[in-house]
Amino acid sequence: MKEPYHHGDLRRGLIAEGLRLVETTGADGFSLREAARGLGVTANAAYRHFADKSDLLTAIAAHGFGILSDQLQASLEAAKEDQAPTRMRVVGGAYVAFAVARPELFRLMFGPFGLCQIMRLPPTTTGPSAGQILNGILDDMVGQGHMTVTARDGALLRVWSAIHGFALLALDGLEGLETEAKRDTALHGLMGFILKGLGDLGPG
Amino acid sequence: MKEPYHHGDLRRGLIAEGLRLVETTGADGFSLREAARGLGVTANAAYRHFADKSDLLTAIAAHGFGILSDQLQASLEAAKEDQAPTRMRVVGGAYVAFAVARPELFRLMFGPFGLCQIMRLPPTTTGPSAGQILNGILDDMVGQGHMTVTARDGALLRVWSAIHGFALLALDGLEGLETEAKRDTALHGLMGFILKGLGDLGPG
DNA sequence: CAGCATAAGTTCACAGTGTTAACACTCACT
DNA sequence: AGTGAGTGTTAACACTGTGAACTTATGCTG
Repeated sequence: MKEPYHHGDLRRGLIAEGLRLVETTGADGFSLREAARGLGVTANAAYRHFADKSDLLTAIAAHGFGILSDQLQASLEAAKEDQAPTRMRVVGGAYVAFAVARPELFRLMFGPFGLCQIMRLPPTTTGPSAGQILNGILDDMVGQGHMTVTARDGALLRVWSAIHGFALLALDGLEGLETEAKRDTALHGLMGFILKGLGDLGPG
Repeated sequence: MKEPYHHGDLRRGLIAEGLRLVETTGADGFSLREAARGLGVTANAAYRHFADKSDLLTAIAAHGFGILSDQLQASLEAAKEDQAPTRMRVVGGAYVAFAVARPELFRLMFGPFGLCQIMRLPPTTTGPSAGQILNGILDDMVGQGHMTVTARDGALLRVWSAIHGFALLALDGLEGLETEAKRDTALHGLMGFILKGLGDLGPG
């Protein structure tokens, strides 16, 4: 009864174990060898599936984007019937919640081995990305008359910038964002600010 | 004619050399030993001035914040006579320009060894921070009637979030931000969006 | 079914890193 | 002149990423 020589799906395994390590150890201090050890496999076995340590990190980050998309989509399920501005608020909240709940992963996703590397890879055909989700809501806002067509142009970038920046500043524990309560009210204000900038005050 | 035993100001030297290395090698791949070598000094000498490698990185990041502040302040010199919204646009542009010009440093400053670590240090008494500069402009906006007092509350966080997020997405080379030209028009749009969200359309 | 190319994992090796502990030099002050 | 603190050095250790050569399992082809 010995371990089989082949792991089965080492690539997936390394990504999973790597994700676990990144979330506990942080992306710095992450060790390829340790990830391999966690699967009972030699470190060099990883090189059959990833070019580098950095390549593995990029794969983990890409996996993270999948999780984020799922999370955003899931948050929208509960607000399916609501107007677009409300859904915008919901998805914004989910985005920040993800960042705060999994700070190390989020940092990796937008660090030097994250998005900027993923974008120079052949695009994978997974579910809708975070950008597509936001874009959908923005389209609905135009359709429902909450935003003009001219304001729609480049709106994704603006909305994403604001939410993304907020999430990162929250991760850094900026004053006014230390506690969850403070974050919530600040986020509420931010979403109002965003909706106002887009051309609508939104509900409330 | 031999080298003096004491370096003179090794702490400052290590920060300077470290900054140089971070900007060429990136914060990952930065090596304490290499920084020490660059100054003709043993690696362990660094431990008289920094607790860790991470401590050195934090010091470099803190130095980066000094540079950023200077840069922002300098950009405002040319717009001293302008109205507050215009100055807001100027400083936003300078912020993004800094991020794009020195991406590795910027990443370090907001990475796991950056701001979040600096904030749990005794505050240094250097010039006005980026936040204070933005706050000053926001105050002027209220004073000049470009913004209501109620909108002023928490405005710093909102403005900074938007600009900061934009800068980071630009670093990641998001589509629509690849070239400098695209970035400029997108940034112009973003600043308009921000000013609108704050309650004023600004000039142009 | 036999045989073989190829994918997937192993061992060995190496240079380089962060960090500790013990030692050496130099400067400022009495 | 002497002493103590501050600063730098050497030696050593455990660990890392990665290359080269080797071994084992898998799946395709005749």
